[in-house]
Amino acid sequence: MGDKISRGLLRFRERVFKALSDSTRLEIIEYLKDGERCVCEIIPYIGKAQSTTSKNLGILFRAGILDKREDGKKTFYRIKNPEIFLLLKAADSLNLKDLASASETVDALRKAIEG
Amino acid sequence: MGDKISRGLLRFRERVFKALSDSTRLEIIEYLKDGERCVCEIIPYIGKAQSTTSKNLGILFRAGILDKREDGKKTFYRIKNPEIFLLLKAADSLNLKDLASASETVDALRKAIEG
DNA sequence: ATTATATATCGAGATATTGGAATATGTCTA
DNA sequence: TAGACATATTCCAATATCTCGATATATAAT
Repeated sequence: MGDKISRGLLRFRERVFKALSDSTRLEIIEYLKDGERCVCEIIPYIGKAQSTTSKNLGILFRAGILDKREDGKKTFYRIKNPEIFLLLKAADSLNLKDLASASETVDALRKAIEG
Repeated sequence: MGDKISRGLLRFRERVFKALSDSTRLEIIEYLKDGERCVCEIIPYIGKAQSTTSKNLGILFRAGILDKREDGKKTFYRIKNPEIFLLLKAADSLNLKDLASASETVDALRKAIEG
């Protein structure tokens, strides 16, 4: 207790969260849930300019979230580490807990009023 | 398979990750690990301007990551939901080179999140 | 009431990020 | 080799973000 967290870990976390803090990139990650896809599939799915999608793929790749494989003129991206989905789930659970505690509050109020 | 993830969930994730994608804010979260602290303690710990720290606290509060309590002229902030630490752990685990200990972390996370 | 203290908010400058058009690079095919 | 295709990179404008100093607001103390 009391020791400051290392600058390095802090910066690592920052890089990961920054890579995830864009809905276009989050959508790419969701799209790759079922396996690798070539850029030519990702572009129309995402519906933004080719350069935009390519750039976002590069950001996810450099953040260590995606892996890529080149085959001829195509490039296939895939989730590098499925733990990323646990991370997303953990984020979602922050939302669920909010709702849960909100409904607990509502229940408590109801009891207080009716009971 | 194939259904697009909802825009709302995407935006929720984006907001959470955006709030976490700054090392000053990540450091604040670490500092609050052991319990609530008043702003007057957080400011010197972080070592940035008072307005900067106040603004970052506001961002974490509005993102639903921190809670606050006012007592006289002091304001105390605390972690709203300890699940945030699972989220941080999940991020860290992306970094782990040792697959064995990584999968331990994954197991622990899975239990914590799903169980 | 006046002053000191604690925190939040406003405004500005520096920097970063986003997305798209244009261009570059690399690879296949005829 | 020329041309078509797939992807990455460069350049730029718009927007967002970070930090700070100054100011505002609220509470406590004298």
